[in-house]
Amino acid sequence: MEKRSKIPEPTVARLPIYFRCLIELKENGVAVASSEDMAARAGVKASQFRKDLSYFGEFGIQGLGYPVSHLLDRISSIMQLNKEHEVIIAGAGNLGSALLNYPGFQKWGFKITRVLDNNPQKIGKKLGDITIEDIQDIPKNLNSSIGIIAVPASAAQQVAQTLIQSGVKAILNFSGKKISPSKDIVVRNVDMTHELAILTYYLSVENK
Amino acid sequence: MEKRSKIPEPTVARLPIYFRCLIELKENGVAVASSEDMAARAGVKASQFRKDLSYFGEFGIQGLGYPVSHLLDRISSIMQLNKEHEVIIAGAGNLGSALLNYPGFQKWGFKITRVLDNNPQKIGKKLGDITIEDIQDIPKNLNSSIGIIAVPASAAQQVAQTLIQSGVKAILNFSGKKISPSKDIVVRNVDMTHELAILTYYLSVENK
DNA sequence: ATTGATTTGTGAAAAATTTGTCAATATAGA
DNA sequence: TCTATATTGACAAATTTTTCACAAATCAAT
Ligand SMILES: NC(=O)c1ccc[n+]([C@@H]2O[C@H](COP(=O)([O-])OP(=O)(O)OC[C@H]3O[C@@H](n4cnc5c(N)ncnc54)[C@H](O)[C@@H]3O)[C@@H](O)[C@H]2O)c1
Ligand SMILES: NC(=O)c1ccc[n+]([C@@H]2O[C@H](COP(=O)([O-])OP(=O)(O)OC[C@H]3O[C@@H](n4cnc5c(N)ncnc54)[C@H](O)[C@@H]3O)[C@@H](O)[C@H]2O)c1
Repeated sequence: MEKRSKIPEPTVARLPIYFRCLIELKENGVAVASSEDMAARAGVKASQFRKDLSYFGEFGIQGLGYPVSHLLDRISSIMQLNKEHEVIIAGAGNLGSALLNYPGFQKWGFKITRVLDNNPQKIGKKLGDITIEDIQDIPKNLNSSIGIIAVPASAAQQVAQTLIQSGVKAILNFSGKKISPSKDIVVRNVDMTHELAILTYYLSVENK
Repeated sequence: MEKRSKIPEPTVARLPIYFRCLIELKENGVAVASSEDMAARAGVKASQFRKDLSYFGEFGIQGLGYPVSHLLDRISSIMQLNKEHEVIIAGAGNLGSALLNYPGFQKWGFKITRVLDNNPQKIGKKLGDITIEDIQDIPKNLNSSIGIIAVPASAAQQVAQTLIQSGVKAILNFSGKKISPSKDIVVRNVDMTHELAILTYYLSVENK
């Protein structure tokens, strides 16, 4: 089955969960895991785990289960986590700084190479190893394919355009402002305020 | 239609998007918006917007559209955004500090009342108005219903238990570690590393 | 080599969600 | 008051996603 595309987006969103489980199993020295084991760890049904994998090929051994190390390699490769990816952060504020300092990204192969801002007080300052650069001075056609938007909502659209001009093909947008869709650019939005609101909704439902 | 519960979770997840759009419309002085207008702003189909609302009641005027202010009130009330909610942050690290300083939560009625940590070097220090407290000293039965987990993955489960013991009923978990489900506790996970991985997956699909 | 115990991969069924359609209805203007 | 226009609310259809259930495959033991 070599049909990349038209893979259900919920399936894609579960791959990183499986990836994380496999890393844990590998660290624990587990060589083989059944779909039942994996599903329990991942918090899904075993049939769903198997169906998800089936979109990409056959990775298990019937009667036995899945060789952890091999499956990890395959999922790595499917998600491109076997390569390093350069990431640009736009916005050296509270969130941008937290993201920059986060070592977890490195472990998954995400390397933050630039941090951009438009505040003259920040430009030129160092955050860890990285010097904050003026977003206006950013060259076209960098080879970072991923950009993170950590600027205020009011600047999000414009900053998205700047990132795209510099060669970014995928955007993780924390601003809460919708980025108008551009051809061939993948955007994901993370809105923490929404998450809190969803919680309060369910709180009110729980209490009948 | 008074059936709270069994409302599709994608519907619930879109309510905050609609809420945000309505705030914007109200700020722009728009009194009435059609489902077409709303949907375009929210990035969904008009029929979906109408369907989503239909789970909660009838808020529109046929031939005219939706009175912005009234709909905003209703969605506020449905999502409980017409009340203030106290929030406890566990983990006064990079992310916890960013969240604490974020004024956007206040605007939606989320008030961060406590920040907890277990690091003696941090306990007692001030972050803005708030003094970091020892997570071990936290009283039972506080009236914060929401807790945010911003501690390392290895501590997430234990911290979740502590939060629950202190009366928290809903958890926003940033740790990337699954919290084992507890009765009547709502959990949402935000995993930024996963988001980046999903982006790289789609990048590879885009490029055929 | 045969048997028994497992567990995968998948086609089909079921469930959930999205989208299309249109009668009903409200408004504004004649 | 009547008519033309716009737009909702809901039902039905279409699509997507999850779950079921079992034949096929592998292994270990005899
Ligand atoms: N901090 C949080 O916990 C949090 C939570 C939810 C959402 N967010 C969202 O994340 C984004 C960043 O939040 P933050 O708390 O880091 O804000 P912040 O104000 O601390 O930082 C924003 C940074 O962006 C820079 N900036 C502004 N306009 C710019 C432009 N045009 N080009 C380049 N840089 C520009 C500012 O100089 C500042 O350094 C915001 O959109 C916010 O709504 C943050
Ligand atoms: N910083 C980011 O941008 C980012 C991105 C993705 C995920 N995360 C996740 O968010 C969480 C927090 O990240 P961070 O960067 O703020 O980490 P951090 O190390 O900066 O902060 C963690 C804080 O938790 C405290 N802590 C540790 N164990 C504790 C315990 N048992 N009880 C109370 N406090 C405890 C530490 O003292 C520290 O202050 C981590 O799970 C991380 O994986 C962070």
